[in-house]
Amino acid sequence: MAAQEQYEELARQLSALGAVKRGLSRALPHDCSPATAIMLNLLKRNGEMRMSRLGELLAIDASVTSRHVTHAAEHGWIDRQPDPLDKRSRLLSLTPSGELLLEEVSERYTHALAACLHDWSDDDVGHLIGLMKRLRESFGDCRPRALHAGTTTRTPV
Amino acid sequence: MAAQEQYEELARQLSALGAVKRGLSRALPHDCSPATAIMLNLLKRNGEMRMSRLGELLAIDASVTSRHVTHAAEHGWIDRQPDPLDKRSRLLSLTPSGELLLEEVSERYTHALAACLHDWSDDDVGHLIGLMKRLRESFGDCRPRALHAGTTTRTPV
DNA sequence: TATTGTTATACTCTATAACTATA
DNA sequence: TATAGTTATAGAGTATAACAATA
Repeated sequence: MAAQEQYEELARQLSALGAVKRGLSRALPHDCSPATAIMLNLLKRNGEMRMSRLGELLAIDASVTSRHVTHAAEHGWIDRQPDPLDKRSRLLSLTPSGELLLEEVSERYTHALAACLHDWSDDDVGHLIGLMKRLRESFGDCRPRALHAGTTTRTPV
Repeated sequence: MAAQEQYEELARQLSALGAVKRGLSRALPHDCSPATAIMLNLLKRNGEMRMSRLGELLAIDASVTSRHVTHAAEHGWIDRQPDPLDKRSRLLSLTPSGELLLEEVSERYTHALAACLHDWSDDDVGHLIGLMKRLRESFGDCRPRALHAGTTTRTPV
């Protein structure tokens, strides 16, 4: 349990972090949004997955996932194959062109962040990432929909 | 200096944190946006200030600050007085009605966060806040506009 | 009946640029 | 000429609700 002032400060920092996110997105290629970059990264690291799983990892609604994926598919970065086990589903995977873009993105991100975070140690960054992850988990457990709707981020019916 | 994978993970967590921010905003009264809540908090803690200063603390453009403040002023939460020292400026302060709202907001925030973060220690939360602050500062120093435009967040001319 | 993914629509937050009134 | 604030417009990101196809 923490003090009340801390809670308010946490809410404030959470909002102000938007500026960092926006700044980082300026390092990306023109037609590649931050959402696209993260999708490609998730597909690279976790391999083939379904729409619903991707939306869950991105913590956004299924409708938004659909739009982002469509955008990436139209650019040829993501491939959508029908799932042989469930004809309603689609299996997403990275295309070679998507891999190329991801490499470009990684390079740019690394360059931008290395410039800003030159005085951060490996441990500092790791610590921050760990705490952010934990915050998301703590918060996710509280979302009412998560309690009975399983793992999806879908709009409740 | 940190490893490349860390940078990408940092970018990902930064984006995914949006869900936490949105979840938190559901705890607020209907006509009070997160931006409004934070503005009131800043005015409470830092006292009377000008538009430009507020925009700087919120890390948003002057145009956006103007809109948020107008919204709050129309609801009677913020008072805008002409600055006697500079007729172009306006001095912002919390009204009694704004203080009341802020109390309500604090209570709700505390309630919501206490429920989610019951297993976080005071130190955990403090640590996270500190790292987020530092991230903002490290990143702020890199924004090209910040290098020559002083402290403002204003759109460069 | 329930679930997967899609689409149409609307909402929030933001930046850019052009403007005014002061300095 | 430069600065403080305002407004109009546009863009990115998101959620909600209604829908089709499948389970």
